[in-house]
Amino acid sequence: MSKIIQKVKGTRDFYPEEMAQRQWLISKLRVASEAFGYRQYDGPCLEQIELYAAKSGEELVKEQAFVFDDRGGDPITLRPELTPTISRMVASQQNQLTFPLRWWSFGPFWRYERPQKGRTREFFQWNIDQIGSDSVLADAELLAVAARFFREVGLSSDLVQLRVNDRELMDAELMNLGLDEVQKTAILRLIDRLDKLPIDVWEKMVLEAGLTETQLRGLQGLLENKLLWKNSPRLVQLFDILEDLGESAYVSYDPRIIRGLDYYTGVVFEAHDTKGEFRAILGGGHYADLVADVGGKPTPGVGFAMGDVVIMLILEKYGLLPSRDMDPQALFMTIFDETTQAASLALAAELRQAGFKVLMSEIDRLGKQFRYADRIGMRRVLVLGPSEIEKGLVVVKDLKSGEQVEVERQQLISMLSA
RNA sequence: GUGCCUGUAGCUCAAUGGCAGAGUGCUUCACUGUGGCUGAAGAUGUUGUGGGUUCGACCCCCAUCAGGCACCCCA
Repeated sequence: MSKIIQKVKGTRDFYPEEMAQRQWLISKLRVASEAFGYRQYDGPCLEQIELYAAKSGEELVKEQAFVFDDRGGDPITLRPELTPTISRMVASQQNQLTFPLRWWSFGPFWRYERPQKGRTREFFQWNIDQIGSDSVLADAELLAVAARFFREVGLSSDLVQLRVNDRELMDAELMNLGLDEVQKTAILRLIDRLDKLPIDVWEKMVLEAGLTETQLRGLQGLLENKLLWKNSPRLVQLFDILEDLGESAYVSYDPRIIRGLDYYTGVVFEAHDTKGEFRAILGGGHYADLVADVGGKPTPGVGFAMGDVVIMLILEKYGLLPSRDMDPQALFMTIFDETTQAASLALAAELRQAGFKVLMSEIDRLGKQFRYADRIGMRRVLVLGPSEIEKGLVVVKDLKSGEQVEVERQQLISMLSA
């Protein structure tokens, strides 16, 4: 055999077992999204680089996007995120759409990064947004969607938490400390990096940003103040609403959530595993204007994105992924020998007609056929040999329990359906 | 893009410059109408790839590819 060509760095193969898990994940986030009335949409995976022009100074596009020329020489980008796409979609039909929009999406994205655990170059992402609403109800709703998703996959609030903050609150608090605009920007960035740096290094960098010792102490006080949210009317309302929605267990306040320096303006949030073992599961927040970069009427909204990689690692760690076995309802139809093949084929066809999934075997020793059925994770095996045909019976064996019963051919379908 | 660690059978890993191994999985048989358990036998490698040092390299050196960790950034 010739050498197997490697897959592209940072990509993954999805064998049937993994594909089944991906479909399962999609089914769960679909349930969470649709429970709140969100509708699925998608855009192209290929976009013109101009779509990202407004952000072209940012690292995401400049350093991390896959860009190549098409045959006509025009630069094409593999989408690294969905926001510019949805912005275009909203802006170009702004007068026909009824706001607020509740939209969700799941699809592939590409970023040219160094792969490591929880981060690949090709990944899938759940995006969900409520667009055209500036209400704190909308912010709370998105958090409730995320909480519903976690409950749906079996992650309790002991294992994952949605950590929330308010950019306006932080802005005001930093202003109170006497920071100017430049300092505020630098400090917001440093708050984001607090966990990554040794404390003495971090303090040094804060002072280098121009803060006094007093301001540093004040800043540290802010970051340890778990009750700081009480200074934000919006957060007070938010937590009230989440209480009413029955989701407050999943949500907590964290003054250290900043979410970089992107377009978020109000409430921001991230979900993490409570042990802090993994990267952020999802991140999002409130933005003042989705379509600012592409023209159109200012459109606020709130949304979040969740990658498939980290959530699957966490679900795997806690044993919450579904069984990789075949569908337990599927049937394995053995063929005893040449003389009974026709009867087995006919029975299989009849069962498929009745809605069952039926796999057929090759003619071989029954032991081999059972062994194969067992290896591929089949639960139920049917035997239709000469003696069964003679008596009008079918043998049904449950491979998990080892129990085996003889069933009247006429009763087979009702017995299997039970 | 920066720094560091790792790469040996399908999988998990041994072998510290001197004959490439184990467990598990796989194939066959015991078992010609029944998988799992047990027992026996068997197959499997350009030691990621390409160079170099050496009488001799899985082992040391260089490059390269891939994975992982910390940055950067972020899902």
